Amino acid sequence: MEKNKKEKGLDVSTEEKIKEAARVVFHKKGYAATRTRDIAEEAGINLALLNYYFRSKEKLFEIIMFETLFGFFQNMGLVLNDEKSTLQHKVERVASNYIDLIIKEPDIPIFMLSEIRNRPDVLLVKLPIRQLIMNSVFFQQHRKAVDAGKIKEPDPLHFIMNLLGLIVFPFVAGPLLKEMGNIRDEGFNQLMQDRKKMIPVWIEAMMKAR
Amino acid sequence: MEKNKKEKGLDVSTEEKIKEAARVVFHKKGYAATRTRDIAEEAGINLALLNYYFRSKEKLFEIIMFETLFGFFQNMGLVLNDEKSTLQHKVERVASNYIDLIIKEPDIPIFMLSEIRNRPDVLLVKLPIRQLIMNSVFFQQHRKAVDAGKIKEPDPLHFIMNLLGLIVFPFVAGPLLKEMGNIRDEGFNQLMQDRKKMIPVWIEAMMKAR
DNA sequence: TTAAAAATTAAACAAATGATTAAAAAATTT
DNA sequence: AAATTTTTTAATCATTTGTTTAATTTTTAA
Repeated sequence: MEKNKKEKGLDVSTEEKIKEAARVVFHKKGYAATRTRDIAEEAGINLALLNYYFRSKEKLFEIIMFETLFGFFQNMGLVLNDEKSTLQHKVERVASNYIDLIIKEPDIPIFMLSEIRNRPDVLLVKLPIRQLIMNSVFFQQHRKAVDAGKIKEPDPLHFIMNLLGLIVFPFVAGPLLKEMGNIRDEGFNQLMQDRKKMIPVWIEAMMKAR
Repeated sequence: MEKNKKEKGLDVSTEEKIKEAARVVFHKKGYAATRTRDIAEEAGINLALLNYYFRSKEKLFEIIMFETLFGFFQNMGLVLNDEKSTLQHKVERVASNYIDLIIKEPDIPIFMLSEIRNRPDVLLVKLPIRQLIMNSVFFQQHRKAVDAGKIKEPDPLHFIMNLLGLIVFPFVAGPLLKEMGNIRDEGFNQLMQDRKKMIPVWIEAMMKAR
């Protein structure tokens, strides 16, 4: 049984090949524009195997969607709940980690955000997204900094919007910005690397301003 | 001929009804997830009339897409090329105008950005998006401020990314942020209203930092 | 080695979907 | 008022697309 060789060796199980192909195609084109035949072709397998292993396009999508969301927020949860790092350090790590991640997989943000818009329920139910922020060490540190007068804007949601906006938006608007700046992937990625250092500086300056 | 009554009166031409319905449905669901039958139903017209007036779903989409992009950047062009306003004032106006616009039509950003990702060519060819920024009064003012040492980050693309990121990203991530903050449309829109005043302050603080 | 189970394939099905047709209705022109 | 043009409708078509079926091949277990 091929299926049992999943973890070891160079050859991947059919199930894993399908999932990997589904990830690629769903991320690139979104649910609605993805054909099951696209996935089968990308995976190099017979179309019927998709339904054999995953029942339906919908079911397969839910798996990919969940894994993508979970993977994305897992790292953030770890960083935001580190007791030992300062607020500034958390900003640095979030910026650095996510810029690296999204350069590797640039389709993820717009995929996540579009699909969440289409089915907000899927997200709301399955992931403890609220407590990720509101129960975090980050949240406590932010409150302390506000109380100490080090951060002028008291709402942590503005902090999150600003941080994620500075990190994620350039990727979401990538094609537009590349056209505006007349640059290609290489130049764009260099700009993103620059932002790893700049975003923490910018965030600190913003939070002190009023 | 109904068609000639387009401009005047309360009753709208069939053509206009279809366009308006197409705008609503395309903006909400995107090209791939939109059925021509959805548009016909939204417009309250017979399905065949869509093809009678617009030949195809694709052609209708191109019209909506072009008008949406043009409408979005037209205003920005006006603001960025105002000889009489300062850089700070431009930031205020862009923030204010776009926050108002996107509160009215919250689907526009993610619609534009997703569809641009799927067909970058459509955008690149039809709209003079590069000169909108790079030939603008804003661009000259930015350069001057950099030369005068008032802005530390020399690349205007970072400035645009930051400004648009702070304005647009919260809307793109709307459902996610509402869930995080446990707020509804009302509370969310109030946060966005707050940002009209904060974004110019933040941007100024950021640009001075290094 | 043989029987059973699992995996794979080609073919086909049914529903959805974009588009067209031909006839009817409404509006405009003569 | 009659003829012509434009608009609208119901029905239908041709493809696409998600899924299933039944047969075949491969793998596993006895």
